[in-house]
Amino acid sequence: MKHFMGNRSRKEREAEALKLKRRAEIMNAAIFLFEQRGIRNVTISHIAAEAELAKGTVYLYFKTKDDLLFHIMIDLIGGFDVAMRRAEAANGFESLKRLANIMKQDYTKNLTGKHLIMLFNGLYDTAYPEDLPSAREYERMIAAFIDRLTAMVQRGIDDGTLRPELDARSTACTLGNVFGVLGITTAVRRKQLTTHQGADPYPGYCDVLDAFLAWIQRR
Amino acid sequence: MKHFMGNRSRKEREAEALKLKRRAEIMNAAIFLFEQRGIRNVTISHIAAEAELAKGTVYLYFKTKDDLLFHIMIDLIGGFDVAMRRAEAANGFESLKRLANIMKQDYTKNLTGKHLIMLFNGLYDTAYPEDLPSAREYERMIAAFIDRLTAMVQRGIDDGTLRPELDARSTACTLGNVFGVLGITTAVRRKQLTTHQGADPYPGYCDVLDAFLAWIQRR
DNA sequence: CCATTAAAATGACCTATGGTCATTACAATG
DNA sequence: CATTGTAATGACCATAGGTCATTTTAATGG
Repeated sequence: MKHFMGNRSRKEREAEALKLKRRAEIMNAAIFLFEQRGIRNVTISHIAAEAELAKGTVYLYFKTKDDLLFHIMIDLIGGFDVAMRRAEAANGFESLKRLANIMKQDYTKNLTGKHLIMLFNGLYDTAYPEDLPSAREYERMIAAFIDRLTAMVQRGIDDGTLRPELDARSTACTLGNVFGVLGITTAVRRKQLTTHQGADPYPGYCDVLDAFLAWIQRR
Repeated sequence: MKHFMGNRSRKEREAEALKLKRRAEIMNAAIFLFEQRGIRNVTISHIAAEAELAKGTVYLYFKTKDDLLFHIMIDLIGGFDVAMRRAEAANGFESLKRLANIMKQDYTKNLTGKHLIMLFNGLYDTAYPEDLPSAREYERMIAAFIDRLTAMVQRGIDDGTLRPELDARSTACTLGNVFGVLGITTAVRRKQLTTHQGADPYPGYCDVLDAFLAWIQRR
């Protein structure tokens, strides 16, 4: 087995595993509290208490509160990549359609945690903090997501299932916005408002997706 | 003149006018700084200094920093109402189309201040603060905006310019999302990214609007 | 011109929270 | 059992939101 684990000793490996476990515990505590009370109302001390650690310990694993947030976001964005791989189909348009369906399911079922992206986004008005590696990493992942989407759209243009005059990149950006921002806000609103009202006053997310897909499909 | 001003004396009126002027000065100072440095990085002391007042004075005019934010937002949302009145046209679909055009212009030209709505939105994850009248007022205005949009859609359904099977309210909500959230994020992204890159990597907002309008139009 | 008074403005002060770091607890090893 | 390196701690600091007793200002009346 040893050779699979690189050239580190058992002790080193166990130590590393424990570290990762602590990290995960802190992140889970944070997610739990953020969803329960809202990011603004959760302090590092709360998170530490929830994870049964001292405040200082949290700072051993995350540089700052922002750093913790960004790492949570990075994990969530990772789910987008998985979705894109699952969506690959016979042609460009079909792939996009499948991706849209996966996203829909994600937003309605597995909302837990995902809507944080939106909220989080709002915390950074003009720019993400400089000198924070996790922030750079997050930006890279967003860019990579858009790149993959662009490739998917380009494929559709090339294979004739999407309108030929489309600009692949701008179309992908729009799709990304619809998936990310609009989808999440809709889901959040729905979650908020259906709790203290009978109806579902903020549906409509799916409509936009359908509309946009129909719009870019070759006629 | 006196009878136009209600039954208050000249002194009372002047005092009131001065108060409103101070309020406006504080709000303008805040908007200026928020856009320059981002909401998170601006303190009440900064705002007070910018308005050439002491910190405590700001709190004479606004309960809390949140209160100040909400009042700024209320003013901005007010612009939506004006747009809707200007948009009224021969039929439902044409009204929506005109509204869309007005919004587009607003976002590209008069972006200053407007993109704060989005950022602001993100600050409040689960719910707006309780016991803050301006927060309630803001919610009311959002609801009123959606109501007006709903009426506009309903009109289109009734006069046969929109698809009859549409649900007026959910369609209006979607439009509201596209106008508000998606439009602003797109504009912000564009503003951010075009500064340090040649191209416009985040266009596409107009596409979504066009797509959705085409989608709901009666064929 | 000064005394009075009501309102506006002030900034020292309080509290809470993000973040630091010297110290302690712990677990493995020889 | 002593040593040692690492994880964990919580007292401590700096800063920002928010309060309030005090001061400043300006209008009024004698």
